[in-house]
Amino acid sequence: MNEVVLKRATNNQQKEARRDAILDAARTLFLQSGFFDVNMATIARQSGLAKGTVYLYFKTKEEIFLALSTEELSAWLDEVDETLKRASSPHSVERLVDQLVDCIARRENMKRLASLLHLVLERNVSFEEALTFKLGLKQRSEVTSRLIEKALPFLKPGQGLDVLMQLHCYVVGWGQMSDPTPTLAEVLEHPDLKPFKIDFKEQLATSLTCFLYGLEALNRR
Amino acid sequence: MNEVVLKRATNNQQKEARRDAILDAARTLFLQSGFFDVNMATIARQSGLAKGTVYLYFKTKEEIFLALSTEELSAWLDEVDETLKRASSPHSVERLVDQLVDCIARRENMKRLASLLHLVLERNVSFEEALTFKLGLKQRSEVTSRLIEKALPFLKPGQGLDVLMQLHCYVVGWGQMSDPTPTLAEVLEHPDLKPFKIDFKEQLATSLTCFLYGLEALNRR
Amino acid sequence: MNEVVLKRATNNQQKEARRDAILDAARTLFLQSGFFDVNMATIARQSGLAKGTVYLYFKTKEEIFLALSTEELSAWLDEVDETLKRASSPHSVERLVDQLVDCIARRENMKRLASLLHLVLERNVSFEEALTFKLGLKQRSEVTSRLIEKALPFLKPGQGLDVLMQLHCYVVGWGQMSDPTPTLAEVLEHPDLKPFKIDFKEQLATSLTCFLYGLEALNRR
Amino acid sequence: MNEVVLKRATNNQQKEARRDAILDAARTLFLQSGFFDVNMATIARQSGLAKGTVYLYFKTKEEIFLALSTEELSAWLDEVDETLKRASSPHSVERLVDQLVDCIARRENMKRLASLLHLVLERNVSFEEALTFKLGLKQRSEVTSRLIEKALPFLKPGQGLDVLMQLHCYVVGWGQMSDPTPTLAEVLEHPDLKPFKIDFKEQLATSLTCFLYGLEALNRR
DNA sequence: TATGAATGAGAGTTCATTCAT
DNA sequence: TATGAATGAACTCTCATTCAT
Repeated sequence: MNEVVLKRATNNQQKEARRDAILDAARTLFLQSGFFDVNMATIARQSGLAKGTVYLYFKTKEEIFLALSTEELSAWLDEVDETLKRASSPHSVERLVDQLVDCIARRENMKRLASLLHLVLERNVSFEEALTFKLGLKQRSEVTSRLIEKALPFLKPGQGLDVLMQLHCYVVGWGQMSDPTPTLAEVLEHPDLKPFKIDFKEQLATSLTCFLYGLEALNRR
Repeated sequence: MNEVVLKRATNNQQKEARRDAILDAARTLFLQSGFFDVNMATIARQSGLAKGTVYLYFKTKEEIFLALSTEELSAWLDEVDETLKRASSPHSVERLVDQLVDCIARRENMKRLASLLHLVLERNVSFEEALTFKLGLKQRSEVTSRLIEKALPFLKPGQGLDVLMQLHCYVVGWGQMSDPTPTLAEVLEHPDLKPFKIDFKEQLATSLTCFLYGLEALNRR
Repeated sequence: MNEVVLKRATNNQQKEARRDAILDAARTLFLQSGFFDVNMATIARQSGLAKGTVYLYFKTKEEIFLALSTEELSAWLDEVDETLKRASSPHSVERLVDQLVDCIARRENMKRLASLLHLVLERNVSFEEALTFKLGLKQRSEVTSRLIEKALPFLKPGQGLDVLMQLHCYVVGWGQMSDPTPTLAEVLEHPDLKPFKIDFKEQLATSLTCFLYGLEALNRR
Repeated sequence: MNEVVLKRATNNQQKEARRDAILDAARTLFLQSGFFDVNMATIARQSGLAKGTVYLYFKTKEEIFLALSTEELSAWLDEVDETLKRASSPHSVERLVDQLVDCIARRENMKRLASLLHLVLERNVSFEEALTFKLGLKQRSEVTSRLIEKALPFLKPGQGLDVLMQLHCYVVGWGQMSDPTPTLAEVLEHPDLKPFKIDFKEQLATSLTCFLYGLEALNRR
């Protein structure tokens, strides 16, 4: 348990610490058991707070996981930006793919959180919350989109965001297929089911490479 | 309510009809409200049966949705096979993409069912059920895989299944992104969020085309 | 499964066979799992009949177990009568106790059925059924009562039935205490709980012996 | 309904009061309708609480009835201890029997709760719960056992507990036979069934007296 | 007489959320 | 601000019994 030492959060810094404790608890528990088997009581216990206190920081369970997704996406985009800036442009397709895939693969949670997003957003989330989330996401991805466009000169204006969304699509799709529960993992041990045992990183790399090559070809016409 | 006319299902054909009535009810309700807001009581009412009767045909709620997915996937693959056989090989990439995308887009449920699959399989499904499902799916996709390989001569042996799985990845990924709840749809009306309004068919076509072009290029090396 | 070969019970003999098949199934299943975990579907399957057919022979689940108890009690009393008649009267207390205890201990079901009786009779049994059962039991025990009175000359008229009822009391009481479920049996392995591990036969013998000695003493006053 | 006045139990004393309210409700309802016809919803209503609240105090229905049994047994043993201590030792058999029987007969619930115990312990009770219960019972009975041994000097060491268990056997056995449901009571009005109409107190006294006289005789040998 | 499909009330339990303290 | 006791609707699943065939 990440027991929070503070007795009362009187200033913003302490409040932020409480908020983070809750999100950390949620992240840990989500990775262990998934969205539906995590309940508010456990999140509260794990974060060292009382159940009621959690509701002072987040209005609903969904709001917690929306915040978690925001945080995770943001941290990931930060790392992508960092990486793209560090390298000299233009990149080869291979190198860009390597870098993007690396950034994601290092974040084990991304694939599960990415799938969660859709689930959460259609449950118990208000118009305002959803709007804020989407607008934030939009704004946050603009920088990265432009960096991608700079990295791959064959991209037309606006296609940086397309690549990013394509990436998201892959993370969700391959993420689900490559992330079986223990029971399912056992099922996939069956010799006939070998082709269904998917290596996330490898698939992601292949898909993205093919897509970018294809896009390049299309753009050239 | 789809009240079933039969008073009592005495032979296998009538039992099949009952089973279908349940699946139809589940499909309808799922499209209206999603997996978690559909419950057994409603499925029973919708199919004109008593709650207990539903349990005579399916042991759990998850079994219903697994059967639904099997049915949907199978019908879809049937149609793909049909289409591919009708056309003369080899296809151009564009024509194959058109055909595949058409087959899917005509099936509104596919994209939601495809996402559901992962969710269902990790909940309350026994090893045996999961194994049966996966083995059936594997076997069912082999014919189609081979037809795809025949349609696109640049594919290496085994890559037909890769294309199918890539397709599944797209259906899940773009499906989730293009399928907002009413609230979310309203959010996406915001002018800044235009790029997040995704047209499933279009994205699917683009992604698949790029991927296949890229794969062709890679195979040629 | 004791599948009954007959296709249709047209005469009384065949009907009796069906009835016995049901009771046999109920007995077996009851010993395996107790009254509440045995259900009509299983009884039907085990007796090789359809569920509806079982209801042609017994109106309720409780009626089955009432009939089972009657049968068991009757068979037990038969054996007691037999034994008492075979031996030359009068008996010593020790010898009578030995014989009575032996007759019961040989019938593993008796102790569980004896406890069941009370449970069954207060659930879903009609006035008529209960009356018939009790009258039958009364009549059936009269012979045995008299044989006991003959065996122990110190008994006053009517005390034969008292002894029989005392015996029933012991069978129920010690039966429950000496018949733990697997979990409870494990609990009783704890060294401090040794005195709670009860040997049915031994306790029955001790209790009955003491009781009869006491009764003899009281009668002598 | 025993509506509890407290709005919210904030300290341990108030929580104890809630717990007691639940146990009181369970006791009342159990005496009215027996274990199987009492359900959690009714217990909740009767104790003036919501269904969920009951589960804050007891994890399962069985836990409630186990606690009830513990409480009842404990109160009974308290009273026995009290009585035995008040009287000057040694007792005559008659006086001891009188006292023991009085203590029980004053507690109408004992006989039904005693029978219930076996039923509850074999259903939905964990190893730990069962162990705790049995160990507590063991410890609790030691004092009383010793007091009984002091009261009847002819008892050998350890036989105090034997007497207590014999008593339990009688309470269960005669309890079941003397405690008919309304229907059964009506059945027993039949003139031929007079011997089956059992007076609990009388039978208990007779049985215990005989047993103790017999035990005394055996010990003297 | 025999069947087994159909019934539906009812069970115990969970958990996001509220609100008195 | 923080607590955690209280809520109660909602859930899946069972099973004795009925009755159309």
